[in-house]
Amino acid sequence: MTPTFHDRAESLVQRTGARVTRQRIEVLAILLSARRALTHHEVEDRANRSLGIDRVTVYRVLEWLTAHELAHKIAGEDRVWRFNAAGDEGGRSHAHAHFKCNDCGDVICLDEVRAARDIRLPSGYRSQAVELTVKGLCAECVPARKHS
Amino acid sequence: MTPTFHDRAESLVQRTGARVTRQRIEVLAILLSARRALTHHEVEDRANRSLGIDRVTVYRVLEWLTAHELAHKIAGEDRVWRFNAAGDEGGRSHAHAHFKCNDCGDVICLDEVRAARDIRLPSGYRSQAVELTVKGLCAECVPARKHS
DNA sequence: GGCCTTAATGCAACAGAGTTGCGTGCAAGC
DNA sequence: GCTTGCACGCAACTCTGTTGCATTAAGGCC
Repeated sequence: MTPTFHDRAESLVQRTGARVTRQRIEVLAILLSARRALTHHEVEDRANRSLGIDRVTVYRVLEWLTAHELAHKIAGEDRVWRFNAAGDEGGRSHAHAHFKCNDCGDVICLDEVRAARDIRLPSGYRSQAVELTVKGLCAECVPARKHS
Repeated sequence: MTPTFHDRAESLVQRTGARVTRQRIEVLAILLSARRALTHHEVEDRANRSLGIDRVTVYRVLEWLTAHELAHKIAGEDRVWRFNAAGDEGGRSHAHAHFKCNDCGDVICLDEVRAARDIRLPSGYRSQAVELTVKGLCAECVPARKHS
């Protein structure tokens, strides 16, 4: 549906060396074209409409994309995975934060923010990753009034 | 089974003004006696063994405890809620961080850490809460060797 | 203490998210 | 074009959590 995203997706999938399938390209293109993190359901909806891709395949492709660092998973507090295209940067790791809108549920990445590293843990504990989620209202859900 | 926790739990439940039931006391006592956040499954397991409390009742009691700020919910990335006794502090709010062990899955609260407030959001966005989760290995899961 | 009201519990059935097994189809190597 | 095996599609399943409804029991009232 969106040639540019489709082409970028195809190129990214090819670069992994694994099989290049319509399903992988299409799902990745859907993620690339979204400006926010999509739930499995949202991806399935679009993938199904455009290509009739199966529920399970969408799950498997999303998992595959995550494993190959073409997408990354975000755990929302509503027990639903959300997926974002990792874009061309590849392994930009999980050093960035997320913003989750409490009203519409949208999730976006806050790339500029790197979570503080100087966190004191109990003795013996070792930190591997820091996940920072800011919750609030996105621009579209903030009521018209301007004061806090 | 643990009289001290049981008594504290009973007192806390009474303080809400709502009905004081065996189930509420027992579930809260289980949370109080745990040094880490428990999943519903873990709570149910213990509650069922000691009092034969029903699955659904455990869900409802946990929800009730959360609503009355006697416990608080933590969303893990494994789609499972974890519950912590809020203790006597009551409304200490959600300004604290959590630590999640990538190996055994345990979750504990890191009370000392207050999440950074100076996070730049896209224009129009409004922050309501900040959730910070440190992931890594807890003292019991860190392998014997000492270097990073 | 016994009775009454109503909230809370227990049971069963359901719902949504994600997984597994297995036969079929198709991408890619020859 | 033929072959091979990975990936897909379908169905059935698991797991977490929820809802409806009849039954039980907490706590007020006499």
